[in-house]
Amino acid sequence: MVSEPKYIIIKNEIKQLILNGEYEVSSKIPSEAELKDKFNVSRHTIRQSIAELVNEGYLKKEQGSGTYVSNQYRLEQKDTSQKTIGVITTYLSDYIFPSIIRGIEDVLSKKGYALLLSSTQNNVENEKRSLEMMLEKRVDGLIIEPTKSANLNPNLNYYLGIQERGIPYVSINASYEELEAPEIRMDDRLASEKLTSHLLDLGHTRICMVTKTDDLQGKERMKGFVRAYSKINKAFDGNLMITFDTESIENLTKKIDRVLQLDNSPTAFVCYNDQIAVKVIERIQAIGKKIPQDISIVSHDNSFLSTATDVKLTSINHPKDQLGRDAANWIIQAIEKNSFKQDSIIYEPKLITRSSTSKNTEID
Amino acid sequence: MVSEPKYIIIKNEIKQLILNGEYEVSSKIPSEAELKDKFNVSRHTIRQSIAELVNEGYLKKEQGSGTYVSNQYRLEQKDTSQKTIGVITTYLSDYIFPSIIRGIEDVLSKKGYALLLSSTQNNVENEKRSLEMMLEKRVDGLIIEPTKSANLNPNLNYYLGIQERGIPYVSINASYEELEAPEIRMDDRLASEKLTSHLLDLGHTRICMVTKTDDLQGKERMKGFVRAYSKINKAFDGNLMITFDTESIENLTKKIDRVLQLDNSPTAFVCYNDQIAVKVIERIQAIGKKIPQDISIVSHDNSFLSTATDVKLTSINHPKDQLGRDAANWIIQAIEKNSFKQDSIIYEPKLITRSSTSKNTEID
DNA sequence: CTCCATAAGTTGTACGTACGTATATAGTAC
DNA sequence: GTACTATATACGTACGTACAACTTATGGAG
Repeated sequence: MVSEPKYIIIKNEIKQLILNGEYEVSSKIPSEAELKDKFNVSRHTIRQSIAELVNEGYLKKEQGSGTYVSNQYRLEQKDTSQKTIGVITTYLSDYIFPSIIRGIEDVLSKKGYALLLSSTQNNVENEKRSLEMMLEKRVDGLIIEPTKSANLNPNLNYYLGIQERGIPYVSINASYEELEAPEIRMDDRLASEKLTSHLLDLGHTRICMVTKTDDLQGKERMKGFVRAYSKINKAFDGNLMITFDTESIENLTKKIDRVLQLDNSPTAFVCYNDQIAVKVIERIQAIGKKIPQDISIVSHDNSFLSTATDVKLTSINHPKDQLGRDAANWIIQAIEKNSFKQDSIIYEPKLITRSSTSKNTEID
Repeated sequence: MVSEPKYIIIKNEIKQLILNGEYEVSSKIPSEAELKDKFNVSRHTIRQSIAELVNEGYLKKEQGSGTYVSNQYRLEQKDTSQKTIGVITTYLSDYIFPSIIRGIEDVLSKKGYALLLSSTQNNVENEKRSLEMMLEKRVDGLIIEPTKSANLNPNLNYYLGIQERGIPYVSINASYEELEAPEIRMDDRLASEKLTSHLLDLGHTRICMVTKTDDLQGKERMKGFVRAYSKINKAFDGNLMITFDTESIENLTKKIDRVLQLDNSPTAFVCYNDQIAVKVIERIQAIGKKIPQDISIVSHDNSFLSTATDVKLTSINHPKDQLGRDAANWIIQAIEKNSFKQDSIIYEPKLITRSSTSKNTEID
């Protein structure tokens, strides 16, 4: 029998030392130079031995520091090559989401990351499935737009599992209050406050708010509305608060119509977003009233819908594409610098004035 | 940023050659000596590169014989239940793409497949990166919207490599003529013929076609235009053919203006798609002409843009969401039934008549 | 035609040298 | 005591040489 090559003999000898505890877990083993002298071989041979042990998970090397006994037996072979980022949003094709996803994809692909995509249709069951899929695919980071962010989320344990595994993640547009996750979003409360104040400044007093109640954005936007009133020490009419959620959106038209037929119907609307605004515009025009002469209307997000119809909406900006880019860069930073506790990014809202608002002409 | 070490560069270069099929599965790659000369480095460096690829499972070495491309592409992940479908499109956020992607995602997630997404911006270099990424991530199927489908594609060898590995794939919207890949798309030629015939029926004779030349859809739509004329044995004016491509789209406005200022300016336009139609509408209105009284205009795709402006466009339907669903179901079928040679799906175009067309009022 | 020794080619082992880059530490200045 | 700097030390990259071990192709003997 031919004797085994030196580097195999040395490898086995070192392995023995590790296994019988001579080289303790997490401790530094002798340097390559020392081992070279000890075994009377070239450094190259030592490196060969150590390379195999590193590959098998017994050792870990740190440039400039030394070689250490690994504390985990081949825990997992970290796929060094291409990393994957998971992205979960409520919707994909609607509204501002394509721009957000595009921003994310653009940054990720330029940095050599793959993008695993999933949507929830704002349904927590789907969110669960998405999270399971992402975990199974072993994503290296997650960008999540929360589903039903205003409600208690039944998938919280999944998020905790993600944290436990050390997978960095960031919320966009909203976040779950129960988790202290970093978030990248618009300051929705201040945004709504600005919109409402704008209308109040124009002399409107009976302002109707139309907002969503099952996501945090809707709640925040409602809070902003309330705050604008309280800042000038006035109260708003509770009858002029229209709320809806993902499931009850079909009834929204009726609710709007009812408010428009009130004796003291509103002279202005603050809408949850441009999509809702378009709906409201349609109902206003259906009863023959004119915007902005009869009724003023404002909304959030400044999407393509803001200027798509004949009514050019006064709205609040939304970073969209930039938000996606920021989220992607955030998650890449978290992965590469291993820093999970990065800051949130909250965008400052800016009012974009168009022709959907005018002074209140009614006599008080 | 410091440049990467030689052995990493060489490693990646060899990996590419494997992924794009230049080094075929199970075939022998050049010897260390040959690679050494090819890359002009020492044999040691080559051995470093190859060692990593062997470790990652791309290569196998046999002493005395050579180094071979490993064929274990999908061996280890066979057990994992969750499969991944790669989707490569030219764009993500623009136009009809969000709907297509949504359709794909909806079907895939319901069937328990994961979706790996990438876009090319209609740039073949990006397409190459995307394909490499998909192969590295070991997707189980591919849905591809070809990039620059009218031109000879430099990434054909990647596609051949995909076929070799037995990964099913399907083209959407267009296809590469060099490959005999199944495709899911609109019958663009017939669509354009219908649009043009519609205008001819209305008495228009000087019709301007505005089309794209670097994708197959554009070429097909041009052919349909030509065929409509030839069916009634008439010739069209070559001066009224406006072409553009991804890179020259900035000059399009000028080209349109020039045609509009011709002595015998057109009385109707056939547009590549709604996006282009909106541009043409803007230029027509800029010179004070009215649609459809002065000039008629038709376009493809029936997107939200068809009805977004005050001009409601006569257009050709596009399945969008359904196309995405069909593509997803197609690829799932191919995987589960292991049948790669499924039929293509070609949608029949339907004319959707709105108010952007009227009879030619000019005297012949 | 078959068998087998040989040559040629390929990867494996092992040595050496030199310099680059990252980390830890001891010493210095403040 | 703190902050910075210089130095030593560790691993990383890259060049080179030589020969061993193994496989495959070749060509001649039978």
